[in-house]
Amino acid sequence: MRRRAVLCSGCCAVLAGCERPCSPRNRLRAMKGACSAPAKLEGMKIATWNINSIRARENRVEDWLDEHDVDVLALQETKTKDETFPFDLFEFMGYEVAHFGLNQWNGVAIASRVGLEDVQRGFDNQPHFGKPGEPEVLEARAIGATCGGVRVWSLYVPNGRGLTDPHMDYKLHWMEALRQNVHNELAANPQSQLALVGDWNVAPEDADVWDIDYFLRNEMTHVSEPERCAFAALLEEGMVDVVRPHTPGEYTYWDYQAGRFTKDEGMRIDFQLFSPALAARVERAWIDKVERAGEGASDHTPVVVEIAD
DNA sequence: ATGCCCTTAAGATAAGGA
Repeated sequence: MRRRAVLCSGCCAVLAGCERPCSPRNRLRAMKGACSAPAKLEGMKIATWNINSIRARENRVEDWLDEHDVDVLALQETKTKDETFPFDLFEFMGYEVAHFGLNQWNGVAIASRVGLEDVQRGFDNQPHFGKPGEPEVLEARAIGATCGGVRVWSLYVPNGRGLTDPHMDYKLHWMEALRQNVHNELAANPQSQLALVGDWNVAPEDADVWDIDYFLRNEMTHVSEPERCAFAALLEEGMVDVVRPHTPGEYTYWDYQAGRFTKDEGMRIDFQLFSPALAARVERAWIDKVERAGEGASDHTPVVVEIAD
């Protein structure tokens, strides 16, 4: 893969030959002479973030992109239709962006400054869902695009709602259909550069929730055997959780209620699953707990992976 | 006792989240 010059925040306006656009805030920093770091060479940085409404958090997204300089950002729960998605925010910051949103529920997006090709809304044979008596629809829970040679999917796995709720059947079928896609892809192309990232709504291990007894006692979702089996089936196909080894014991979500964040009573439910060939390129991964502490934060926090060329 | 919070559409409450 070609190597790409990556400049630190603020360089773009003052260094000749920089092809990377950057935000007005960075230009201001550069004008003030705040930036003196030299250009360097790196690979690619992929982030996933359940934003819990993009319109309510446009400023947080802008600040976060400004600070963390990711190449690809997958968003879930944008909670808006395409007509009201803030495309200009991303384009202003130098990202191409594709969004799939139908209404105030769900909604997924991929922003990229390393190319955004072959956008697909929904995966092949993605199960539909509808309330009883209403037609079933393809919900806005998956969008795929090829970014810098990586096939990225931003995924928002159905919640399940309750262990015996029809939504749980939907969740399990949804994950099984996804697994079938992975199976087909890896069988056809073992060297596939595939990244399935997003909010999986499953806590695969007991340690991925603050109190497993609390979850079991209250017959809560996310920790049940069927959900864990559906998640494990992705790993059995060869997909690799590339974040866990770098962030043992960390959470990605804290409920707004009951002071969960203050007490660090969270859950690990946001994951980046990479195909074997892509997983081999991972150099670093981290969970940005600082973002969750900010005023007006999403209840989920960004999960970032850095890969080598 | 997930009652406790947050976002949406709508224009008061209800749905959804996990």
